[in-house]
Amino acid sequence: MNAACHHEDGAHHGLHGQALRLALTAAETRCAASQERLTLPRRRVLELLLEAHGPLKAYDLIAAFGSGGEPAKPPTVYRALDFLERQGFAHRIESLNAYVPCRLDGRGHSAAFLICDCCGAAEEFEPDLGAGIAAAAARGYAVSAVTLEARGLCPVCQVG
Amino acid sequence: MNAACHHEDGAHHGLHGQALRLALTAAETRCAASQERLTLPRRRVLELLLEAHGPLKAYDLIAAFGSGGEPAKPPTVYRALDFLERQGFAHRIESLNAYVPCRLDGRGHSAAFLICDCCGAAEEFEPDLGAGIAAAAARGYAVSAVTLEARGLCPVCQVG
DNA sequence: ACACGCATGTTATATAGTAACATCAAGCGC
DNA sequence: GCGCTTGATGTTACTATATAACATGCGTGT
Repeated sequence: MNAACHHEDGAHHGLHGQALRLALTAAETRCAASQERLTLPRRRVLELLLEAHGPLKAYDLIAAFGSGGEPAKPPTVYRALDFLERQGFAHRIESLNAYVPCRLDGRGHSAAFLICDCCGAAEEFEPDLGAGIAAAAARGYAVSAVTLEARGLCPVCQVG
Repeated sequence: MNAACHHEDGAHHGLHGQALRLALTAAETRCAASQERLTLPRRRVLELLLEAHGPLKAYDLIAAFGSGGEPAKPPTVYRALDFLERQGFAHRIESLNAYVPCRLDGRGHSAAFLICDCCGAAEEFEPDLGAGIAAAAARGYAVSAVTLEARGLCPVCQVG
């Protein structure tokens, strides 16, 4: 987000009402299927991520956590984020120090993002890792996870 | 670097003596060619990165900055790192909050790394961005920079 | 000399993340 | 039910990472 940009933050509109409840229920279901528990703080953090219009910083989550404006303690949120990342419900965007809910439920555990430097939108996409994997294999590396983050301008911000 | 790992840190041996001087001179030359100045703090930070055996944290650089053990002030080092990144002399590895000198002098401004979770080595390679660029283009994004970080085990640590 | 632009020095503060330990709650063998 | 184990949470304190804001210095062109 640079100073010259006048566009809105975030590409996604955030979930509300029925759509939000559906997404949370789906997460509950997936947890139940894998013997994990979507406990209250975990569910609350996921809810905040799903409602948001774009990537959220950890301390945004901490501030917004309490229903009545009381912040959470940092470990509460960081633990919830760890859990959500382990289960594939959320991703950390390294180059922003921020978090987003996974928009590609379940399909693979490597995240890739297109990040708009102007409006802050972060769009997740399914990376084609063929070339990177080949490079790793050529050097004898056993790769367990890949993060790919492309910075640039989204269509809207190129026009404006 | 996990607790079970007994291997040495870093894949590179770090530059010393003549090789180090050559690398610094090359950087001076490239700066002169582009009307930039490799000033003392910038040169010192680059030197520390080149000497190192692996990725260095900003506060490692801050601590090591002074020739006699006196630390630098944080802005001194962060500003130097900004400069070195702008000029392509160094890269930040987002998933480590750490910095390395560029090992692929000048060839493009997109960094890609193979990072060993066991020994901490970070090997730079030339990414094949074809697929990512295509994905971006399909969504109308204008991409200016890409970071690709693959975590896993290097050949040595797979054996050990 | 003088002003301009850029780099640096300095102080203070903001932001991000974790260690360590106490407490709580669910499942399980008996 | 009882007590044990395991995993999650609550709480305090702290470490690590990074930047804002403003003063000072330094080279360059006129």
